[in-house]
Amino acid sequence: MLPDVEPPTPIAAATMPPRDRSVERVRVFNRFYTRRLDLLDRGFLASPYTLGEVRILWELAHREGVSAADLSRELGIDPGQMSRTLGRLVGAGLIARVADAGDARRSTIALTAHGREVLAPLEAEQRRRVAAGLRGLTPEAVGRLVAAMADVERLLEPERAGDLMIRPHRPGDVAFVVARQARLYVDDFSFDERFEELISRVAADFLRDFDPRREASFIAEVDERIVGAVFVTRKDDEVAKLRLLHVESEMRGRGIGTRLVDACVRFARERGYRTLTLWTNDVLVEARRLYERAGFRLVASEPHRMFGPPLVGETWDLTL
Amino acid sequence: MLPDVEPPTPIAAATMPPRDRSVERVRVFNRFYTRRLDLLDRGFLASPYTLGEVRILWELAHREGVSAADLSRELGIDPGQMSRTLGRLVGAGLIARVADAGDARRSTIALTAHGREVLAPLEAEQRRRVAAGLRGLTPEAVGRLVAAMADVERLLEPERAGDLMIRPHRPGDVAFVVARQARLYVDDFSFDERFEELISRVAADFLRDFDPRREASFIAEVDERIVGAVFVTRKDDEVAKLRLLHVESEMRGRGIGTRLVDACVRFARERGYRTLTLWTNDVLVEARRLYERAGFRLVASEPHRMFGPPLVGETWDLTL
DNA sequence: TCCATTCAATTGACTTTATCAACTGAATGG
DNA sequence: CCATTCAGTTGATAAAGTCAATTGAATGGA
Repeated sequence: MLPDVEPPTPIAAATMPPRDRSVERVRVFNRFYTRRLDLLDRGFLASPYTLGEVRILWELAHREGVSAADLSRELGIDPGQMSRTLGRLVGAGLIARVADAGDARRSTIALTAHGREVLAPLEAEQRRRVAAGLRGLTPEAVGRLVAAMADVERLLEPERAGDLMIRPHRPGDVAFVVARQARLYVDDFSFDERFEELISRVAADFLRDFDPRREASFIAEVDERIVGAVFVTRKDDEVAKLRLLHVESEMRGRGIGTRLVDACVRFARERGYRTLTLWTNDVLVEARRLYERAGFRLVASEPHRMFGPPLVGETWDLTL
Repeated sequence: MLPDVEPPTPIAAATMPPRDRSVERVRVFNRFYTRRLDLLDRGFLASPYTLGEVRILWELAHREGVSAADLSRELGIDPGQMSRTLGRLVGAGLIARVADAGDARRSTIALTAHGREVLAPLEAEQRRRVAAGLRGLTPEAVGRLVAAMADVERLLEPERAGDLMIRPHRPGDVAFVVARQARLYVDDFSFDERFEELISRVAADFLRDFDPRREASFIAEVDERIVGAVFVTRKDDEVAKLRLLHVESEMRGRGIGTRLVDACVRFARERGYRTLTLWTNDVLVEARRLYERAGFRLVASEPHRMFGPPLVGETWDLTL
């Protein structure tokens, strides 16, 4: 009998609309990462505990006051399954159930000292395996990997983002911020290369003339990833200029812009400036709202086509 | 009985050495992505086929000449397990075994037409789920997500990278390249902000003065991610200058640099220049090798400290 | 040419996981 | 106060995971 078989279909990425192509790329990544995770998880094979058990132990090691229902919800495990697995773990003396004070149905699960002892070497082995996977990479590449992973996390679940840090710029940061701004305004507002040129030059001048006593940079960082920035430059003894404010789109609406603008205002006031001024464009509505709320007043506006599409340039001032 | 329980340990990221901190960040990402993949895989719940079966079907749909052993190796499934699962799938008429011509032990597995029919709606459902996950993102954010995923893949497994494309720059690309160069030279060679300033200004001037008849940009792209670049600018009618060559570290040693330099040489020759010149520094040994192999000759060198650490600036010329 | 070795594929035995449904006893909210 | 919801358990059954053993076919030197 000659079996009735079919030839495989290649993924014809090039001919798809961009959205579909992205979906396909994400699926490729998912399969790729499924296998990597699979390899890592096999690290637990050496131990007498199963992956499911270890996942529960890990969860308990890093959280407090967890119930069986919490675990099954969060690890995506069937409650019945969970009940049996927990039973086994209790039997082995790795975990203990504590009756909930307020709710007689619930009981809180926690690791015992023995459970912690069992988990420690498993975690160490996991860490060794992850570290081995990073072995071939330069520190720079490891940094990029971590940054790329942080991007994936933040883009898929903005609420997972860690705490915001605001710090001065370090070498390389200014160029990074310029690149992000260029990308943002090109993609969202179709600004052309004249905008890219302008901010590249602003950056070069800032780097050349930077005077830390009279000027400042504020880089907003989340999980070691730059998510926004702003600069204050000296125009003259009386007037400081706020420049290059931006916040990554997925991090907007969490007060980062406000904190950056506030930092500028505080700095300008502290250093004895009388006015803080800035130039922006009407299409940047979110930024305008920030300025307005910080007390800036629109003092001039003129239509222009400096960057391709018709815009209205606006000067905003804040008297300090 | 008062159970002997232990309080959880927070991940004290801040106090760790950077390498360990990176390992910890990777582990956090792994757990995060494990859950996401888990959610996606539940998409197959509606069908009468199990995840293992679908994974096999998917693999068969996109590859040719696969044996049972190949599948169990690549999907990380026990050969015994695989044998039984394949048996079930053959029984259901989704796949067929074809005896291998050369090796009587082996048999090649392939999808039947029916198998393809069964898989199609499952794949469509998967795509719908992935697309739903991207729904909340702007196109710009989707682009960043895909780019970040491509970074993760390329950094972890450079050999997975797709085909190289070389194209002219588009708005935003020059600023991006400047940012990558600044980061690279700051991290690897401790260049200071004067380097960042210099290349920002070079970029601004390039964008302002760009003359497509006499000048060119070559952006190397893999999987829609910029992995290298180089520019050719006009110095005078006789002399063209090669500028800002760089290749991302994880993509080196695959001929990308050579192809970029070749593109420059070809362009300069085509446009009637007599000489192609460039300025670089002794520490950039990989780049120097590229220039040498392309026929450039070192014509001048002078020590300097323009960017912080002591360097030897070098001028290389190629007579066209 | 032969034979120990390796390899593809299967089978057996057994444990654990996955999934669905049913059930108990305890909160909860009109 | 009572229908409803919820935490947790138990039962049944199919599938997955794991380890060991087996068959028959290649393979690579001695």
